[in-house]
Amino acid sequence: MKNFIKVMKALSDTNRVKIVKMLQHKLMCVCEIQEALHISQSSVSKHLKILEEASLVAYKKDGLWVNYYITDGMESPYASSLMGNLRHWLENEPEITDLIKRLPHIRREEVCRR
Amino acid sequence: MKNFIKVMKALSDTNRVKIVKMLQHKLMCVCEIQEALHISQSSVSKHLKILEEASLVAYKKDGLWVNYYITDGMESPYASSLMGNLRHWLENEPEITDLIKRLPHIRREEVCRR
DNA sequence: GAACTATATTCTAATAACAGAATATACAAG
DNA sequence: CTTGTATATTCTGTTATTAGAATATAGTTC
Repeated sequence: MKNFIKVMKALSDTNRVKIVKMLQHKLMCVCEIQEALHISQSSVSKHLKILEEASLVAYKKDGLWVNYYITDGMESPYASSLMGNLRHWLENEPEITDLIKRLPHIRREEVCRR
Repeated sequence: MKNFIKVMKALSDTNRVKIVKMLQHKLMCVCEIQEALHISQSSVSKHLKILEEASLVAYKKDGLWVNYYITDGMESPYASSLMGNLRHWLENEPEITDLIKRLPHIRREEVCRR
């Protein structure tokens, strides 16, 4: 039950859902996500932690960069099922499509360093 | 997106998930749910409203009684999918099984009127 | 080691969610 | 139309969630 609630809560926030949808398209570092969503770095970091604790995303460190990517959710049947559905869910939401369209133009080399 | 968040939020609360799981077994009135969960009548009523607005449950009035039941979630693809999964999800959680076990002994004629 | 930078964490304030008590509403029965 | 009862709504206090600013941490480079 606890894990189920954790997964549901993780996906109960617009920004976190957007992060998941973006990560479906590419692996991203924190500042790229920050640029895409126009929210503060600390907020991004905290959202990612919540997603990670629900085993929806994971990360790999690469020097200073921390690259986040979606998991298959194998850790949790709830995560697994929802991540599966989220591959097609919300695909036609303007909120999401606009975001995805802008993704290719967000490059960490240009975006970070501030 | 809005509807998706609404469904996720509706299922992000332990008591609401319990209500859904109970309603899978039988149609219930507010005071039966109240008795099963040991929470106040107003809380039950508010939880039911949130579930209803996510199109996870519906009700039929029968005189003074208001009988709630689960929907197939046809109103929303998210609701539909999650309600499908929730037919087997959490089935073995003690928190749920204990609740379901007590269900047959909760009868509105004995429980209400206070 | 000093300076720099990407990310995490802490701090603080604002808003949302939840609970129960009190009250309002809707229907039933006399 | 008055009384009673099941449920809905409002009111109030408490806790959880979210956000950004400030600070701490970890790793890189010189």
